[in-house]
Amino acid sequence: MTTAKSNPMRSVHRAFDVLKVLELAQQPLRLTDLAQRSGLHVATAQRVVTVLIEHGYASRHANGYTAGPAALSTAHAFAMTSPLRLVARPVLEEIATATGLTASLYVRVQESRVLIDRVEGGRRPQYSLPIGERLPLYPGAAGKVFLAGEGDLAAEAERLGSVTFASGTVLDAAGIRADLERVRREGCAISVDERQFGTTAIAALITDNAGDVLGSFGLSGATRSFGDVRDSALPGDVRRAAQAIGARVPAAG
Amino acid sequence: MTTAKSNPMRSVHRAFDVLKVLELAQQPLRLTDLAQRSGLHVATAQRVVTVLIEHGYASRHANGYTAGPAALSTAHAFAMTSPLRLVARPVLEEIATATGLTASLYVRVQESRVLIDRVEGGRRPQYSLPIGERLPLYPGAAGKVFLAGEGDLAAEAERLGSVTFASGTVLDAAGIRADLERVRREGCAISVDERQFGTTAIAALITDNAGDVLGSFGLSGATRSFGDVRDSALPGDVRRAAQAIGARVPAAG
DNA sequence: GAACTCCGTATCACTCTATGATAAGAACAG
DNA sequence: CTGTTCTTATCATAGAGTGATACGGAGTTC
Repeated sequence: MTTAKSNPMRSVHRAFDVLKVLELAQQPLRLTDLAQRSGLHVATAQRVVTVLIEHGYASRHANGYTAGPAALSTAHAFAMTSPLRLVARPVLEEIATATGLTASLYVRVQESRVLIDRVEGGRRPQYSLPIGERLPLYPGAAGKVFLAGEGDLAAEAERLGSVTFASGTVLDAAGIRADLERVRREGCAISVDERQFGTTAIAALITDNAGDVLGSFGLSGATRSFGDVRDSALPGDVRRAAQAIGARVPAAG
Repeated sequence: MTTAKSNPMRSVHRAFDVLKVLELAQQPLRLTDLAQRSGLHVATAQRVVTVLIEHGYASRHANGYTAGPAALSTAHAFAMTSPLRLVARPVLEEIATATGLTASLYVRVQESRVLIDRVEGGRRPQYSLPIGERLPLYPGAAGKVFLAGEGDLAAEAERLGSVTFASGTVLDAAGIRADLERVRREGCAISVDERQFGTTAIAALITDNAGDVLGSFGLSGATRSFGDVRDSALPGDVRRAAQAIGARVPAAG
């Protein structure tokens, strides 16, 4: 799938490609499918899943393979040790309580973002907790700040091509580029009904003292509950919160 | 670490060994430590973590490496697709509500068990949700049912050697063996102050129609809230719940 | 019940990748 | 500035990973 035929550590790369396929599949996958989707020979895929299962990262069921329970414990370990997450916790809680909105912490993983932590402002009991959810980088405030943060915006926009928002709006490469440039200028992203209809979000990039990107911080709620977002104090709050988080994380080596 | 010098898929095995080291470490690890603990050459460890980071399963921080965010999304995927977990959910909820105790679902991963799902009977808000926690097989009801379920109990007991409970009780190999034999006879395990002082648990093995082990189901609560556990209806309830779960999981291929 | 199909597993020779010793390069402390 | 510690790069060799092929087994169809 992703990884080309790159030489070094090929088998290891492939193993994680397979794992990613398992992750993205929303149902058990048969070996043949797995091989196909990961672009591997069946025999190779078979050897890989065997190892995955042995270590608990894949499970075998009646109708195919799924991700395995070991991922849960690794995730647990991540949650307990990640400096970013640990440092961000109190900030999320504070701002969620103060605003009544939902505070979220994302990290970039390749061309996607993963929800690392979330604190609900309201007290509606969130049942299917979406922590760990993998979302695209582009539609959505907390994703686009990654794209706007560094690199050539025109190239990024070109690569995305064209995107359709949940609101129905369609953006071509030029539109995306303009959007990203604005985000870069303003130091935060505002998204109204982009990824989810009825949801508005404000997000900013989290960087450490050395300027390296650590993650992104977002504040979201029902669109109807917002007035004019841009003129409110929220963007400033979000930027400050993101800075506060970044400042407390020891700079990376 | 674990994996010997086994031939096939060596590098992949090693990669997961490193991942396991990261998981077990409760703090960021420097490359040198990582290499040491996983029993690899520094250069090899370095190549491996590079790949791990690239795929998001490890993160680099100021003072070392930790597990990475991709584990969260894989765990999320596991939670959404695991037939065992999906099927067990309603049973956990029902029995937790009916008894007011905590219902837990475990899966065996190598020589440990991982908490897959949990429903609290009481309504105390559980803050540090321990899902994903990795626990030993022996002390604890929901772990020992795995050991008692299959294989040579004497050998297992011998391998464990000697174990100290949280209550202070010390069991030698003979004692462990007797314990496991009883568990096998009775079809469920009862643990009083074994792993955690003040906690009593009852657990049973979950097997599919073909008899293959899928996981274990446990019910736990404060020791003082129990009367004579063995004479209560709970062991029967637990056995029945475990059977109910197993019966609803499609038999594995 | 038999023939067929499809999916998973085992086997094997060849090539290319993973490996570890060594050395160069950073970070850091004194 | 010098010595130490940790990380990254280089390179030849051995041996692991690979995929074509073939076998076995389960499920399906007639």
